Amino acid sequence: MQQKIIPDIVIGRLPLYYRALQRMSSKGHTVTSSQELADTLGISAAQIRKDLSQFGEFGKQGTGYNVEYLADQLKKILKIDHVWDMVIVGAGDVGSALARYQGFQDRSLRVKMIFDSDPLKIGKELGNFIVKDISTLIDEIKKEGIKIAIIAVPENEAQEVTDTLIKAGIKAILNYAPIHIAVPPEIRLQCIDPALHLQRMTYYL
Amino acid sequence: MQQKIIPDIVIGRLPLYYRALQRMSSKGHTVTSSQELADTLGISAAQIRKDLSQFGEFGKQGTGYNVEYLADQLKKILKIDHVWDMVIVGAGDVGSALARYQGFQDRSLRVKMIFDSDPLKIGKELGNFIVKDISTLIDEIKKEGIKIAIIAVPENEAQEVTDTLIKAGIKAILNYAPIHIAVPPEIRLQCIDPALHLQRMTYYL
DNA sequence: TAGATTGTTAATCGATTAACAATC
DNA sequence: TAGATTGTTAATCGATTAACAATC
Repeated sequence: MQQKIIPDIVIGRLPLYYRALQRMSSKGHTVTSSQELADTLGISAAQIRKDLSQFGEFGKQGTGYNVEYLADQLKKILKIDHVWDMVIVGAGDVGSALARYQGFQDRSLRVKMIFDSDPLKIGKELGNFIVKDISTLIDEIKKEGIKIAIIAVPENEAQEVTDTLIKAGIKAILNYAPIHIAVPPEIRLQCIDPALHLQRMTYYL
Repeated sequence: MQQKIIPDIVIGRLPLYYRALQRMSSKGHTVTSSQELADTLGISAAQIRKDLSQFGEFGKQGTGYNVEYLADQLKKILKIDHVWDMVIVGAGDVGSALARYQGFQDRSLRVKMIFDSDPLKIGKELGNFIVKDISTLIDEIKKEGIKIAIIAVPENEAQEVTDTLIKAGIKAILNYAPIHIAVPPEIRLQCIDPALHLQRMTYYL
């Protein structure tokens, strides 16, 4: 049985929908519509309905969507109906901010360990963690079976760290180093580089 | 004279090209080709040539592109041939990490001031800055004529801060609060939400 | 010159939107 | 029932790719 391939651009919008639904839920809203979601997200209602319809029928004509139900379905689709443990590599400013970040709670994500190569940082307390020696990275990740990593090391170390993470069994990487890193096709990769976002806007100023 | 409208998706790739060229330049490479750029960026060579051709002819047949020259042209196109001052709003972990971030140097971006509303934070040192009172935000931004802001406040304050920034004359916003904020169409907006990127990858795990 | 690579066109591919029957 | 809103189809729109003449 051939599974339908969903465009990645659709997958990329689902977390956006989920975030909006979580917010509606926390405000006590019980039902919504593609139009209301469209208004709060700046996406067209038709697109939202089309995206959702790739996965099933979650709404009722005339009524719209039940917020809790749709959020629950999206959780299952995105596989965030359970918590994912993550490791952070790099305990500099960015890694430290991420280790203490409150925004992963309630979103099925949890930092489990943080690593650095700097002897001055190893063993130090950081948020609820003790910074671990990067030389133990492969063993620790394998032991816990962790699949997601966040890279927050200087750009000249990013590729080497990436290769090590993949050896350890990491399947998804969020890269904060401002450099393009190469990964095999089966590894998921997302990048965050604030300067890139900012330079995209200066064009219009 | 009607100026050609360049698709935003093309503008979004230019900083990527610029980043790669800066890196080549720092490694001492003097010439490159659309194919080499394609290989280092994971974008097709045809697309890179097409994107660049929207703005002029920067290469030579048979030879490729002069790294310095192309980087220079991109700087002008993106308007990053001069440094842009920015303000950060929110001196929590994220704002602090951004205030100390070294990655803005050499990329024509500079943090100029950081604001918070918490009396415990106002007046404190943070990197090279003294955290300013958010109530002075409009005056300070207007005085300096700053156009770019980074929002790093809790999600329940993000929209209010946004509205204030726009009143102060801010034209481009990078939002770290995990919420969709509304802005008028003439204001540029980019958002960074690590959980969104991570939830986009769990689908595939 | 021969080989390489650009800039550009036309073809392809994919994503978005508009519209509406179905139905709650 | 009447009004509202879904799920889906077909049409439109836009982006990517392949290919090649031009030319360094």
